[in-house]
Amino acid sequence: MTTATSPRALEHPSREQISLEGVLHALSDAVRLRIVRDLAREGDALSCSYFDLPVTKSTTTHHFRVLRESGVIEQTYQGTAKLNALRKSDLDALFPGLLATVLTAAEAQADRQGVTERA
Amino acid sequence: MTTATSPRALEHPSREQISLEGVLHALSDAVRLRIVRDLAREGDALSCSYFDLPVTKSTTTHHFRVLRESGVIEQTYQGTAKLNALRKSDLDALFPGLLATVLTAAEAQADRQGVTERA
DNA sequence: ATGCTCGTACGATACTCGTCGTAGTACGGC
DNA sequence: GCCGTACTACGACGAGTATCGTACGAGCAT
Repeated sequence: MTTATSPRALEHPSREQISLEGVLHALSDAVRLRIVRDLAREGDALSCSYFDLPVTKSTTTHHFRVLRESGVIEQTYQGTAKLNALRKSDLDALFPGLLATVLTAAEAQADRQGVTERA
Repeated sequence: MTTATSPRALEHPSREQISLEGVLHALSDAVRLRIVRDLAREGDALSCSYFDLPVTKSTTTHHFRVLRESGVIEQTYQGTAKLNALRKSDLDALFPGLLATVLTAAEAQADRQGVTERA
């Protein structure tokens, strides 16, 4: 509260620091995969409160942090809210087609399971 | 143990039981990703002892089991050895292009990092 | 200012995972 | 039969993770 007040800096890995293992691990959780799917569907930055996740706020923060630290999303402050955006260009540059393929696979799996129970 | 070809039955998930999260998690470990890469490069079933991994036998067994239980590989006994093969057709049917994309990404990352240290 | 909402930090807990060593089982060769 | 090779099972241990509750801070509205 002395000097660095306004921009609460969020740590993001640079493009070179993003590892495939880290990205895959970040995507290997159902909650996080759902976040990424929503992000991709909207195609725009979304606030954390946009998501209606089956976990508490603390856990939500944790998952967003995992996604950010693995390089999957970018977080920026927007007043009291925090906007989350996919790092699509970085991911596509590093691992061409990976994001799209995973997203397609996630949709396909959701369709397979969603036939019986629709939410 | 006369009629049955394989007395020691290995548990494999059926195609429907394979989950995207499970596959991504299986691939999010460096050792396992390397195994899958080797398997894909050879394009054929390989015995566990083919791989020269930087871990002990126990750990190797563990990783192969994770890969098998997630549905990424299929293991069959061949005498005293155990053959490991990618479940390429199952994975392609469930998540089209996923395996190829991840493999390509892994190669790309290996190239980026392998420029300095070549083994 | 006061309060409200959004999100964070911290601590706690229980569970999973990666790793190992040792002991054991199955198969094939001598 | 006996031994070596290939792999497994089991137990252990440290590290990481997913979860929560509670307390706190930052910004917006009144």
